[in-house]
Amino acid sequence: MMRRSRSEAAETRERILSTAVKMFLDRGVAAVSMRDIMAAAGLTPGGFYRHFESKEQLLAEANGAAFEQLFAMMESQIAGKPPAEALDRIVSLYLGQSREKGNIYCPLSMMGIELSHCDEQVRALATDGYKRLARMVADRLTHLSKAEAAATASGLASTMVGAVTLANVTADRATALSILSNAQALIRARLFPADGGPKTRAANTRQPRRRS
Amino acid sequence: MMRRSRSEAAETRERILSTAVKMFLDRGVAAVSMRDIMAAAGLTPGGFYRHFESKEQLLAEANGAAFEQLFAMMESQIAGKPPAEALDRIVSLYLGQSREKGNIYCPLSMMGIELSHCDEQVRALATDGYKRLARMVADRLTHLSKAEAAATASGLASTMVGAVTLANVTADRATALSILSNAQALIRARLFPADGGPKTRAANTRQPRRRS
DNA sequence: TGTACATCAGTGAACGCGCGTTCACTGATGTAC
DNA sequence: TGTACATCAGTGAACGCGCGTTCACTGATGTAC
Repeated sequence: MMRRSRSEAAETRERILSTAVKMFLDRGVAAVSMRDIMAAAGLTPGGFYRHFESKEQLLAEANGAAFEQLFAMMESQIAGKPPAEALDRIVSLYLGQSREKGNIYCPLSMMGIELSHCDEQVRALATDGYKRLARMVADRLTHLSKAEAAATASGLASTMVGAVTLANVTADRATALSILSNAQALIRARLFPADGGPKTRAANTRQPRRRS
Repeated sequence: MMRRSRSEAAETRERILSTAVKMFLDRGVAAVSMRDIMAAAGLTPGGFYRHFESKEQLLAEANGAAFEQLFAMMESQIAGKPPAEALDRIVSLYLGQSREKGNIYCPLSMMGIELSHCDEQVRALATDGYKRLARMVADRLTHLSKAEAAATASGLASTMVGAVTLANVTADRATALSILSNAQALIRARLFPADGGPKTRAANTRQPRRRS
């Protein structure tokens, strides 16, 4: 109730935003109402408009924040690692995101085609996120030319996004896990044609039940 | 208005269904209302419930119909072709689907993650559709063992679904086209490691502007 | 430092709207004789 | 085949509901002197 100090207000804004990030990624744009978000942030609906212009603007900020978190997490996990190992880690982290874990999600997978129905700002952010993901991979394909690395990384990004999407859509857990495992195997086969990868063994044909 | 003959009523049902298929794939589930569908089918809202139980049931039937159309079209396009050529055609057809063309779409790409928020029936249909797509590919990977073919086909399905999803999300046309082209190159590199494919040349590094 | 007043973060009821669905109704179709 | 009546495909207004957003209000915070 009543007025809060400026720093408290800034915290409130952050709380609304981080709540929205989680909820949009968990449930999608259409299924999350302003009341849901504000209630989850411990506030009443009206207060929202002291901090954001509209649901669309919140969605745009939430997308930006989600990508920042995703890339920050990935960068920190691969810092100082040699390219091959870093590549494998990126792929594992990306494919490891799951609605069941208290994880960091990628909007491209978790909101997917829904993003294509959003406004230009959101779509531009999504396009940028895809490019960053592809560049992150391409920068570590050191054995290829710039153009080849970019093309390959783009293809691998499609595989990762498609696999996480399909795993989420799929009705049963076993199928979901096999989709993720098969995608990982396909990517490893492309990244490390000769051996089984930088340190872990590739499991491209056998049991689907490897990654969570 | 008023009562129609039984065959007319059956036609009406078909018209509602085929209209719904197009609209759900074009705009997504949440963005299409019953009024939209009925108006596009040349009817008023109330009539819908003479033919379907609910929007959810219509969505389930629309998904089933969309998959049937997709696979029928693909089967007819590859009938009698040798495996390698058929594989390339499947991939081209799948990646060639686009909101801009009066085309046949795949629910996995066009509704994507939205399907994960639908009821069990719809998710089961989607899971089935993914399995059929993967099997269609796997059956033509004749140089691999059954298990290897299944695993590879699953990975390639993820790539195709992810590429079409990303191409639709992406804000600018050039990026969308490069995503599809790079996915096609990645898949061809996996399918035909030695040469450039069965008849067309692989364009895996150069211009993004090849497919529509 | 103390006082008077403007500001504004947050409340919660209310607004208008479009949603999925229901329902009384119409009159041609289908059926029984 | 002709007549009487039941059926039901399709109409379009209406229902209840939840949506995104607005707004009058409260009272602590921030500011001016």
